[in-house]
Amino acid sequence: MTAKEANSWTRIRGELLRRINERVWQPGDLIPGEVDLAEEFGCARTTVNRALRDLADSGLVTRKRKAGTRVAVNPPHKATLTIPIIRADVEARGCVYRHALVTREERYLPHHLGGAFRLPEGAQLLYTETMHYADDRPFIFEERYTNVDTVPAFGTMDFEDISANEWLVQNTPYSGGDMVFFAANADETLARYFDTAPGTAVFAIERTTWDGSDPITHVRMTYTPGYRMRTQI
Amino acid sequence: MTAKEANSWTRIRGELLRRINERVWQPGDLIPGEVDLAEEFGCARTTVNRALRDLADSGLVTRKRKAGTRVAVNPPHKATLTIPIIRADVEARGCVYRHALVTREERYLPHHLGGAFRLPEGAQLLYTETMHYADDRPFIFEERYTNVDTVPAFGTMDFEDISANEWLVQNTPYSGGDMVFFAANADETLARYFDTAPGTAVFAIERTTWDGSDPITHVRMTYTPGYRMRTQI
DNA sequence: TTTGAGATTATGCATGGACATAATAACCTG
DNA sequence: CAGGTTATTATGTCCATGCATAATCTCAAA
Repeated sequence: MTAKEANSWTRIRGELLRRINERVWQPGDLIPGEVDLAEEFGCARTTVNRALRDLADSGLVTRKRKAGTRVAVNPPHKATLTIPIIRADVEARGCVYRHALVTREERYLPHHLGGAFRLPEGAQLLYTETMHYADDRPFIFEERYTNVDTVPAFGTMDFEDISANEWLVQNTPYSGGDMVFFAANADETLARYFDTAPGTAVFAIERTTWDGSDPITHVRMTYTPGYRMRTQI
Repeated sequence: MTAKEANSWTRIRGELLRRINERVWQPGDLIPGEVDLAEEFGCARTTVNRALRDLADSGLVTRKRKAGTRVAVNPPHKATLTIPIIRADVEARGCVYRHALVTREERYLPHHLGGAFRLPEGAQLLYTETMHYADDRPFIFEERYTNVDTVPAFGTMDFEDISANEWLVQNTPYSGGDMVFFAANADETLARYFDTAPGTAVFAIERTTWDGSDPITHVRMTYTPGYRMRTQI
């Protein structure tokens, strides 16, 4: 036993990582089997498996039964970014969070959502606009289409105390969805909301979520000018 | 044995997920210990552990020794987005990829990078500007500061055949870094590069990478107006 | 009342063994 | 020789068990 660390799957992973980084095993190479590695490191196959599985999760190696494990050809840059709950995001900056419902009405399925939302022609959706404030300064403008059929309770909420965003996050399980990040020029309305000049660049995220094949909600969140979304890799 | 699936940790995870989604266990609740669950499901503790660890990885539960496992209060929306190799991104759109080195010079550490790059005062960096094209239309404008001390071979490359981006991705192991996503208004120069009006909103990503405590590179990638970055959740 | 040592306990990790599964290789047979 | 069948093999999963470690609780001493 070394003083530093006994056996552990992270040690194995570290050694495997080193060999990949230092090109001992080149991209595309087949690396030794689990039993061989287990013997080399003097540990159980389970432990090697744990290490290899972790590397596979992070995309550095690809594994196939019988075929073996090989070093990935392009180690993909993966960044896991955590979309913050707005309230938490605001409060983490030491600001007071507040929100206000701007609009709430029934709307027909907008044409540009036709691809994302598979709904019968002319289906009605609940459309809400919410402004989220940080210390009374506008922080995020939220435009949301919600399929009331899949989330019936949503239609009866008034969103005075809790925002649509927060309610949906906490009450609606979803099976999947997609997100789009982009930049846009603030139009007249948005510029007035954010008290800035029209044309100012704003960062926006659109998210569509599903439960199985049922669409739940489509939301566009437009951030205050100058907002920077950070993540670690 | 059911016809569908025998015992497996995914079955356990599914059942746990159901209980969380259906509020059998409320957010913040302490859920039964591994031994109890193992007994209930008639499997080994290891298997329950696997399922719980997976849920913890995806952020739905938080685990602490002795304290036990509890349902996360805000199931954080995590999106893993894969930063594409630019060439692959362009070619996936069915376009021809090309790039051109615009600028290459020694520069002092810019003031705004002082926080990210811990370098001795007045340290020199290699500054490169590269334009990436898709079918001869400007696609991404890349501004990069590289610490030649940590990546010596980088200084001798000419980047005619392979871009700085591609070379670094394939040749430089990094231990970590951070990314920032934001929107900006195109300035005069950028507008001319992208053949658009000054002030047009552009989507940009800044990335800083490290190897241990040594800074490697800081890069800002400004995308063509209208670019939308997608990811699945 | 406070503080610190020790018991308790839930998760984390490791082991060796076993069987399952998928993909490939080797081998038949028509 | 083509096509299908079987053997082989590397990974995937599971089990029972044990020890390690961290957080908490208990309780007695200062």
